[in-house]
Amino acid sequence: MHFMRTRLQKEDYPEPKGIPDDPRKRAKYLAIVEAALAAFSEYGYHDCPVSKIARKANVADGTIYLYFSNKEEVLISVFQEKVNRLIVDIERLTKDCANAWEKIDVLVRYHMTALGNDRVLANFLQIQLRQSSSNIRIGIAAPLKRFYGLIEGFVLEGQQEGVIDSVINANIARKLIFGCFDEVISCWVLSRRQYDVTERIDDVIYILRRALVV
Amino acid sequence: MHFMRTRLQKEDYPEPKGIPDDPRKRAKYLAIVEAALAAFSEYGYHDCPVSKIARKANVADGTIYLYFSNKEEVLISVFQEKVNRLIVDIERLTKDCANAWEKIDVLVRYHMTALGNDRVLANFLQIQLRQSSSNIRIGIAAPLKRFYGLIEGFVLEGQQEGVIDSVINANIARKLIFGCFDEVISCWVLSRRQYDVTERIDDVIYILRRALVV
DNA sequence: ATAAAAAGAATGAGGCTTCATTCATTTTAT
DNA sequence: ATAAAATGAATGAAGCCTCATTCTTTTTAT
Repeated sequence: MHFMRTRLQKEDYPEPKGIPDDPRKRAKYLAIVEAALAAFSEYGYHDCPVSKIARKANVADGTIYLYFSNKEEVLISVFQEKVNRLIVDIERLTKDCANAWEKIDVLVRYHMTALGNDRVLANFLQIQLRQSSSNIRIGIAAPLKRFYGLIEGFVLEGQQEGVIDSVINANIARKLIFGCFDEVISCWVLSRRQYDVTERIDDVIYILRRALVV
Repeated sequence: MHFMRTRLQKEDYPEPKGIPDDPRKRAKYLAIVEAALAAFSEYGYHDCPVSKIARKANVADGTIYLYFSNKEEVLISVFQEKVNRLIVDIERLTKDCANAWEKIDVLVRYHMTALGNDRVLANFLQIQLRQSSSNIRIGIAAPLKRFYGLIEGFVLEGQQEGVIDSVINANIARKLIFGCFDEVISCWVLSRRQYDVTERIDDVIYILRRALVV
């Protein structure tokens, strides 16, 4: 066997290389991740040759393959780095909220602000990431589930506290919340008009509060 | 010069071929559209060679290019056919609703039922279509805007009637509604578990009603 | 009505290009 | 001096699209 330009078979799918321990290597790993974020965001996953990532990272094409087993793994790693960061931040920020609705409020505000102030990240997460083959979907499933779980957990908490209507299906509530800010951000990223999404945050919060809070 | 395998330049981007008038041709055009829907849905846009579409349509590869200028145009045409159909149906069904909330109710139920009973269509609209290059996004913009406009129009109507809270930003309401059922359907299509999304419709309606109705 | 001619539609092999990945060689660090 | 890391030119699989040719339908002429 030689090339695997074709869809990789499940059996011979290479092990992820993972994040290096050595801090020297870790720095280069992160440089490639950042370069890939920018390159994917600029060209789109399918129209972004690995050489463009290498160039942005000031690295040779082959070097990419010392840190990642293939292009898909680069995309997956970018997602993992960025979403894990979001989750950690949100968990920290919601630690000392008075109630679960406030946690949802903080989550929505933080998420929309983070993406609203970073078009490149927003474009990557909202648009490029979704150009995914099934391998990629499998790779991003775990962190995405954690993010979903965070939201749904807040809803359940709110229902136990009596802050959120308990007739509501918590899973549907999660999808409403996520679907709503996701749609708002996607439209913003795709829009030609240059406006500030963060100015829409209060409107989003208002409508979500109506939907959820008792 | 000979071939233009390269990305097409804006200047020489070919005119869309459009829907043929001759009913004989129209039948073949539609056959290709249906085959493409199935093929894109099965393989994913980027992993679906034109030859697979041709095979499903019982047509030679070259024949595709008598009806469409390129692969992107095939995808765009599938979207146009399907969304226009949805819009027409919804407009008809909402003609004699008592009020605007009822129209939204009908829209959500009809949309979720249509996709919930057609995994192939759902997979195409929710997943494959989003693997789009910017050319494709431009191609699908018009029908998508009409669909968005339909929803937003109902919201505005409801606010004038006093059925829907007028403090709400109608554009955000549109994004809430669309984002919510979109997320519900996407999760269903991507889920390994085989469940019936149409059973979630009442939950979606309940939460949307809370969000919108006075 | 029948045959010949013209027009039009369909075919599908293969040219040509792109780009993910490899690996022989060079550079760097210890 | 040796090993580890990095390089980037070379590879070759994949697939979009073209076009010379064949098949089908329509028109025209007798």
